[in-house]
Amino acid sequence: MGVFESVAPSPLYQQVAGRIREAIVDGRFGPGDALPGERDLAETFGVSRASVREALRQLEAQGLVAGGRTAQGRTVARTNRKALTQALTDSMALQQVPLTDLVELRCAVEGQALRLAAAMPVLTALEEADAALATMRRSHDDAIAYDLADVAFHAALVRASGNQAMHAVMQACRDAQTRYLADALAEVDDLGATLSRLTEEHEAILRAVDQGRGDDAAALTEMHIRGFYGRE
Amino acid sequence: MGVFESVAPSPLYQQVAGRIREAIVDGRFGPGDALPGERDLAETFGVSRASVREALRQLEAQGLVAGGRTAQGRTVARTNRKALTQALTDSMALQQVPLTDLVELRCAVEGQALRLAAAMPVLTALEEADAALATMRRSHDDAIAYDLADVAFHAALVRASGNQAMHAVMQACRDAQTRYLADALAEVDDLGATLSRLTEEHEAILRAVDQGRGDDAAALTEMHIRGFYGRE
DNA sequence: CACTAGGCTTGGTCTGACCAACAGTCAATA
DNA sequence: TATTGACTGTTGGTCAGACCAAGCCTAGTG
Repeated sequence: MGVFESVAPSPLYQQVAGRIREAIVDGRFGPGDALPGERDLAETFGVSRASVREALRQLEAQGLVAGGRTAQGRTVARTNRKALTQALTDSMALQQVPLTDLVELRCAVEGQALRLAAAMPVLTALEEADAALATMRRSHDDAIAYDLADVAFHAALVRASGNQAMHAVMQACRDAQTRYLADALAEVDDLGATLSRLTEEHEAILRAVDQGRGDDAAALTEMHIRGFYGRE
Repeated sequence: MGVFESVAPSPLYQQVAGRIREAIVDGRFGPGDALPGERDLAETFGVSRASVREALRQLEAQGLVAGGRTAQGRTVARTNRKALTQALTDSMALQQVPLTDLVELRCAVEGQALRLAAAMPVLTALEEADAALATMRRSHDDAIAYDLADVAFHAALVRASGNQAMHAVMQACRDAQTRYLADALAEVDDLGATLSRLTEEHEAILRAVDQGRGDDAAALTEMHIRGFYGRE
């Protein structure tokens, strides 16, 4: 490390992206707010539209700016969950992270989340989980519908912990795992029986959380997740 | 959900980004490889250079393409850790996730990672942790140096678990937390004494992992992390 | 009042150009 | 001979200006 700092100025599009990022993170633009048009931004920043567009592409990829064009102008994103999932998935691909690592991670996060959830006094979120469970019971012949309900179930329970960071990471893991769902299901002989068993496991988990048995819930969840993805 | 797929073509820059992304994820370009020049890409995809550049900005933001220009051409990134950290940090900002949530998440991940690490047969990574510990002992008067060693210590232990996904998430949490380091340190009266206490905690954690006491290691780590960031 | 045709704005795309930085080549010089 | 320095070609960064399709807004029309 030398005595001097680098004097290299970052590219304009980087600077522009940084400025817009600041504005969003600082709350000067709230989620869902409309952003000025590209031509406006170009003028206010004193750069060309091309530079502004590159900056916007960057922010879009980071999930700060909504992707789809909504008739008039762009809007600030409400969530960057997709970016988070993407980053996790890419990380796996780039560094050749095996699926089991992801499963471990999810077990750790979800298990702890359920411990927290079980310790919460009021649990309105459990109604959601219950509704998802009902959907599962109705979908023992439809893997796709079942999967959706499964996502909803786990999401509801983790959300019940009140920890949004865990929720985000868990969702990202779940999303990344969905790619392997088909493989996992291909090994199954009797779909109905398997889904029926999974539903029972879900019921047990929900019961444990509901009754405040956090450690039980965590253990059951780990078995549940590992049992499905982890066999090898 | 309709019967038909949308026929709306996604923007060209999206398609280009998708194609390049595929190539990278499929391994046709390995980490560190040089990418064709923008003009080449524009020609091969049959689009203008502007579109290619927007695609590259996207991939750059996602951490798939290295940022800095290396004289001759762009290169495929070796890791997208920064993108993952960025996504986590942004997620916190966008959804106003409190620091405590992040601390909880990190405790869950790191705790479980240490349980795994303690169960591993051979632990060469522990030498790294030991080295970091030595640095800490030498840096009881330099918060910045101490912080670096702290990062290295925790990273080494988590890496010892062999789980790269956990490592990535834990690092991202740690990076995101660094922003709050200054605040946490401002509340400290006697820096030397505090750092000295932290070092002892680190030693205890390392000992626990080394001796295969995973649960102890996890518990100590939770106390350690919560003790520093979690007071409120 | 309901409706439609323009006009305007927005994002998406392209062309063609210029610049600075750098690698590689090669001749002039010490 | 070894070093230097000019030249050249390539790369990414930036710009201006243009066109298009899609969607708002409004004024004019029935």
